[in-house]
Amino acid sequence: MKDRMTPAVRMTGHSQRGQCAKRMSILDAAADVFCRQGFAAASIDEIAAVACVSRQTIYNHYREKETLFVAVVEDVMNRANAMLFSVLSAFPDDADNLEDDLTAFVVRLNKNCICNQDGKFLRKLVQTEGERYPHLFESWRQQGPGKLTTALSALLARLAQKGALVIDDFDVAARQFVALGNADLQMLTLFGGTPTDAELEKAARNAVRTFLRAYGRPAANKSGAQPQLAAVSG
Amino acid sequence: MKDRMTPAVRMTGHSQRGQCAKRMSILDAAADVFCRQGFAAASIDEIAAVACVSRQTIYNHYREKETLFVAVVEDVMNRANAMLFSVLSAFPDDADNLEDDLTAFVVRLNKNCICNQDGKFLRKLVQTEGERYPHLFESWRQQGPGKLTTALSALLARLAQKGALVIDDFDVAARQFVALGNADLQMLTLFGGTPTDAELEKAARNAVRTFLRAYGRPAANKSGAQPQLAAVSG
DNA sequence: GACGTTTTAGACAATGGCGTCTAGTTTTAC
DNA sequence: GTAAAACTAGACGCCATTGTCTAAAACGTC
Repeated sequence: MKDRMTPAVRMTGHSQRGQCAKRMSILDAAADVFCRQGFAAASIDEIAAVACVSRQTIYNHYREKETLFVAVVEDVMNRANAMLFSVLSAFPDDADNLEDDLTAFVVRLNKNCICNQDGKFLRKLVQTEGERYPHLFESWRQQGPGKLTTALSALLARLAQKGALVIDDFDVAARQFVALGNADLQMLTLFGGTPTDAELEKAARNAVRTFLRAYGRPAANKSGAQPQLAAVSG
Repeated sequence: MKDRMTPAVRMTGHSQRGQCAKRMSILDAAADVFCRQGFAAASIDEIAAVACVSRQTIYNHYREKETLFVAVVEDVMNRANAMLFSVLSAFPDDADNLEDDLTAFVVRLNKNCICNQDGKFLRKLVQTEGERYPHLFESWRQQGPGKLTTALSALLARLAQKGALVIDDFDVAARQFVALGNADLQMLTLFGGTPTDAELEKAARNAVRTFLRAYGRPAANKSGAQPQLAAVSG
């Protein structure tokens, strides 16, 4: 009789090395192979080889291929959500140096949430297997980008209340903020490449400049930008 | 032999049309199945069934699965390019009613190039099989979105030269224009759904409003009733 | 109506992956 | 040190799919 419960909590260092490490190794390898090959073309043998693990060990931990796939998606999603929360918690909340602060935020958002391996994996998987696994997609949609735009909407509203921005529709502005942040990187990320730090910086600066030209407080005149009249009658 | 011929296929015309129709039927069916299942999971039998064609006919026209796949991608790409060219040729070139004209353009662009079946197919395929078929992807990149932003950059420059827009970097503005146009639809298209006309209209209007707030001529007051000075060098 | 081309349905071997099983080895727990 | 659990390597059956082949049938042309 296998007693899988024992090691994790009870024992300290050794058990972590044994089983938990195997599990994580399998999850990482599976994420890599699933991302590169897609679900159908990914073979358990290749995952086992990448994980440096016997195939039977995989079947021991995860009953079948689909179980492994679901576990991988949930694992990546948890990491991505934690990272997203962390990045969102550093959103600027005062009007001083708003352009620089927003630029730094966009850099962090793109670098750690959107252009990184997990973001690429989730986007790719959602597009390829989304129709086949609607529940997985729904979870990702609500906890991933859904949370992002919702949270950003509130954060932008906070800045608007302080007078730093003039926004009529916070949800629209949040979506546009994200879209502008990705505008220069979209083709690169679609290709699968990873932007350099310089590219991230430049893309973020372009995005924030345009965003502030559209939504910045009229009085706050930034370098060389033309003053805007932001009054929008219903 | 048994006459289980499908009645629907009978409508096809004469000899040359017979073959050509078969080829197109195969291409359409293959595009459908490849898009839904991905290359690896798509089976020739299913494609044959969808196309109402014998499997041998497929192998007769296209030597093997990969040949068929390449032919499908090229076919869809040709259609998409033609549509993109057509839409781009209707980009507004005068400053009168710029907001409405740009909005209508964004609606057409999204409806006929980005959110339609071909656009969805290409995006999905590039993400899933892009690493496996770099040459296919490169072609799409240069002829698809690459052409879009390049052409848009020139078109925006034309508007700027006429004084309708104030743009410092046309390439950046072009990418941002596309990004803003998709901002409200991105999640929907990622899901695979098709936006309604109302959603398309609203998304385009939000995008153009923000774009013009950022890049519109300062004197030109939008969303008001009165047209401003219309003197522009024709 | 006859002939050549195209299409069709089905059979066929070959391939490869999934999931199971077994026997032998290593690791862990006590 | 010992026993139990986990891991490994490999073989195995099963099933789906690819691509080929063949005889029959449909189609278009003459």
